[in-house]
Amino acid sequence: MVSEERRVRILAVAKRLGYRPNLMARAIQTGRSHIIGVSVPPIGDFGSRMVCGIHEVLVVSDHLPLLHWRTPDPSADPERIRSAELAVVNALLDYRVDGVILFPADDWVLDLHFRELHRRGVPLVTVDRQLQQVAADFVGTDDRYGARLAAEHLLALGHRQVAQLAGAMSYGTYADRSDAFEETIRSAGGTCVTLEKPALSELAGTIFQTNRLLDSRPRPSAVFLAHDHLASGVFAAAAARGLQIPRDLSVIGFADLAHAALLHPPLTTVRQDTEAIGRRAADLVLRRCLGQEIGEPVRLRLVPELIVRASTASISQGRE
Amino acid sequence: MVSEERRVRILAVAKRLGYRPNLMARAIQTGRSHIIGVSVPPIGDFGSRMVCGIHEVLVVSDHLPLLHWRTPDPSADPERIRSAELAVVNALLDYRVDGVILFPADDWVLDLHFRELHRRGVPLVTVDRQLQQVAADFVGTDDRYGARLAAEHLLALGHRQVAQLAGAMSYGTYADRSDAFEETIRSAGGTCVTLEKPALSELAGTIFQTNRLLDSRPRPSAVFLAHDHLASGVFAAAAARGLQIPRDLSVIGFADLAHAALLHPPLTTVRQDTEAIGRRAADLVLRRCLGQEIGEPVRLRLVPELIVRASTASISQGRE
DNA sequence: GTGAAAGCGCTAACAT
DNA sequence: ATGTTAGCGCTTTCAC
Repeated sequence: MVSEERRVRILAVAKRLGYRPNLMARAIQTGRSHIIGVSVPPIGDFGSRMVCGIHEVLVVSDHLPLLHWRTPDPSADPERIRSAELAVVNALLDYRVDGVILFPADDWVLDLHFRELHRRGVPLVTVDRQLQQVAADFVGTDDRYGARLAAEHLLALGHRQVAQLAGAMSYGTYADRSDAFEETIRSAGGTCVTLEKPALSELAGTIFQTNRLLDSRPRPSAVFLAHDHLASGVFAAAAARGLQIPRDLSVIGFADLAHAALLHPPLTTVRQDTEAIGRRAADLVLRRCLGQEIGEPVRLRLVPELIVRASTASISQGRE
Repeated sequence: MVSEERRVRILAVAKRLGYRPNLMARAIQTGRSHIIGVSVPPIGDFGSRMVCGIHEVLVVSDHLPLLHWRTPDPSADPERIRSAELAVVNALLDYRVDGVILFPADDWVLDLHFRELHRRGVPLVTVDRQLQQVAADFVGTDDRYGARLAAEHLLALGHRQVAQLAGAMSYGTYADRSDAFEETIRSAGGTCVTLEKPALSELAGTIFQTNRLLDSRPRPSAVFLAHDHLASGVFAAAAARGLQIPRDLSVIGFADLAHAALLHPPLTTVRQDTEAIGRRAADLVLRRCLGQEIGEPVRLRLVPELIVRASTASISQGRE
């Protein structure tokens, strides 16, 4: 140990000279950059809050997020998208990040895709999408539980003939929601017609599918949406044929985006705590960096919460 | 020059071995980390889009944003907040970022606050808030022009007795909006009563001030909001006294947040292109890094755009 | 054109 | 307890 007096004096001089350690130089030596690569586009409610959660945890642990995400590629060729994603991860690696938090483009990348990460011993945590074939940690939402919440809410209101507008089944997230919802409805003796929404967030597509849903006989008294985003389209389609929400049709979403509460009527939905997902992901990646949390990939699914608003109502009111 | 054949062979071997240059090591040598420190919280519509714009430009120029913002401090002591901000900038500096993009906490920091940046020759670009006493580049919105746009819109609709709910005048942004709005109204022969909103985004405070505005005689037929955020409160206050928008009161905002279009009625507002602000800021900081763009601090104010929706209407309809 | 050597700012492993 | 040295992975300079 150095003597206390010396220590103080040195520190004083250092400050007077305006000395600041060069973390790059330190990183090169210690092999720890204290930088975490974050490939989560801070777009919309979802990504923003995730990034905030990540930042919050990293900062208190003396780390910083280096942001880099795939620039959206209209050519929906999955192979191109994947290789773009790989390029992003590798770029992050070039900066010698200690770990990577990734919101993957899809669920079906192969493990060897991330060979470079493994070779370097850099931990990978994916958020929201769980990679099937990759040995990586994962933090997301308990989609099955959330869908069950939605189904039970509808059942409790007396709905038996229901429908759902599902997301692309190629994403585990949407498959889980759809599956668990249908199962819950069925096992309570209800019927559920499921339609898949081709590409998310296309208003026209949503309206088209909603119309098909509303044409099925008997007409469903409630509809579960794979994502809040779809609500505007569903509301529009319902309004177009003079159906009132929730009197003629109950609608329940998933996510609880900021705009859900602003819709007319405000949307009942299943709330994901996105910020918490970010926090847990950061936590995990940090723990892996410290060499704790060894062994099998961790799969964390945070419990969502039912937020009842005005877009769902008891079936007894009026019709049927 | 190396011979072409050798070059190709070397590169091939490098790839086979999975060689990736260590950018940290390179940075330490060249003095360029190719990292830009970004202190813009990606929160809400505003920060998110700004960060996206920044990212977009940085990436194509082979740079990456290192994110680090001040964690919001409820103790509104300006001195504490400033020193927290300084700490953030210094932390960024420790990573040897090539430049800094900052969304400042307030407009009144002194130049010596950023001494460390100057000493190191690290360029600073502030967004949205222009630091009065600091020799830094700035990219923001032409607030005066935007406010004039709003005023002229109202005037064109026939409004002469108008009001505004202004933001805290300690921010240049809000002072400019308020001032230019009032001036435009006045010089057209109208009258304008101005009330300052104590702390932004407090619903109760907004409602209270709106009530005061609506109590003034003659009652204003239109109100200009320093920020879209205030709209919910104003709408609520108007509804509470049975006033219909826009029939009894026209409302115009500033920003064009995503929720503006979702309000009932949809909010007429002045749109800032936040993403473009981010892009220009990144552009500027990059140029400074290259040593171009020498000399006086650049002050860029992007031209906003009037978005007419349903919350404003001609005064001729009905009253007065 | 190519190889060797110095050095960037630091840490870690040694001596003293 | 303190001082010295080697070396992290790169770029730059200067011989060859």
